[in-house]
Amino acid sequence: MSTENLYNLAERLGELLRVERRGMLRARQLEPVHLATLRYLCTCNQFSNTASAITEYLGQTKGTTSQTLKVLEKKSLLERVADVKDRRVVHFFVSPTGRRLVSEVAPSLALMDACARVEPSDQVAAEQVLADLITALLQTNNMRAFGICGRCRHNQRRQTGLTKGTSFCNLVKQELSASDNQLICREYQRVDVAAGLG
Amino acid sequence: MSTENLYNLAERLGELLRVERRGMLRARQLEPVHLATLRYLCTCNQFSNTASAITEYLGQTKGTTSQTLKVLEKKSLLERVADVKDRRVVHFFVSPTGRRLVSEVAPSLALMDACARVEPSDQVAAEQVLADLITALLQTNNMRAFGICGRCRHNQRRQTGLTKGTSFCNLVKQELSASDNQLICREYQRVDVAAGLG
DNA sequence: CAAGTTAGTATCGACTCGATACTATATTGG
DNA sequence: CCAATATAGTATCGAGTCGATACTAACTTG
Repeated sequence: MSTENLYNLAERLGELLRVERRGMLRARQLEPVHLATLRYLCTCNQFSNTASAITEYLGQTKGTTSQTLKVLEKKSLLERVADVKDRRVVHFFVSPTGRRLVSEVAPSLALMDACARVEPSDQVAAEQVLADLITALLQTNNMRAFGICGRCRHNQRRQTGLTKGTSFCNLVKQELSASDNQLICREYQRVDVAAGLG
Repeated sequence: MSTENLYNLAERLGELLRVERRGMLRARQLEPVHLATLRYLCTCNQFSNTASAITEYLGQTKGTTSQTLKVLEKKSLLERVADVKDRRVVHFFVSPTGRRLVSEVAPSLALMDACARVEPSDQVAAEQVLADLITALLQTNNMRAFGICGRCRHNQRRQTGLTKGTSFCNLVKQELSASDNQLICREYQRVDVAAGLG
């Protein structure tokens, strides 16, 4: 009864957010999926800015993502850079124009106000609940979690010395800066996951 | 910072819910908007089951709603009934087939499980936060609230006697049964809204 | 009763999205 | 070392959404 209510509220909120986004984007001749793609590319790390990663994140097919990227590139909202090691791979970077668009469009001011008026304790609870629901959805749909690099079990953080804050990824075998650690990665795995499972 | 997090979580959850719905509906050759329409029609009252009301609820245009209804009717998921008083108006009713579809598709079991595992106090807080965000979105987009009939300021409830539980709507000037009072109405206005504003 | 309003439909174009098929590049097992 | 296979990405097609515009029919108001 009450759990159904939570579900209904989440669905309704999602629908209304989508309506609002559509309205904000219409003047710029863009669709919700375009903004979602740009926002993702603004927050992911250098191993996750490919068509495949976007496909996984948004839960679509490769072809759909390919078309979305074509549109965004034509509008000069992102740039493509070929990978030097693997010539099949293309990395996508949001252009300055694209970043400006994301910052202008993404936060609905009215909603931010409403968020700001929420009691801090309620906010913590709500964020935890939403995060739990997201985790549940990702698991049952066999989707990756795309967590923050610094909290990944592949991430070995340097705790002392001049390189404090930087780290090393044991999966891709590469040095990571302190800012890299804040970005989301398609290879993310929770630290408490039993080793050898993935 | 933290308010942005709440916003991001709500958006992400909305996107993932949409992806999951698409997946569940694909086998039945339906789209998310079809389910949204059916679910609305399953919960609204007899004054709100028209194309105009659906248009307002879903935040679309009349033409879009008209097409959606055409598709649903062709699939025998709803039936149209002409209004006897106003011959411009058509009322849409979900067919038994449609109701079965809604009950089968709507609740994502994995998500319901996750909802059920939420701490009761957190759940109350989360529901309150989601409801607040929905209210904020509706207000800034000049959309109606579509609240529950029994809690509307137009609703005059009978508190005693044989007719206890029934009520009278001062707006449409009509008697309402106890079950009518549980449905959502496009004319809903909060009881604490200053009289004469709407 | 004319003018304006409201309910709903019809049509068109831009776009999403999934399915399928395809190319090009990497990887792997014999 | 190379054939088989896997992976990254693109191209194309069809079904469908969605908004814009224009339209008909019916109701309301001055």
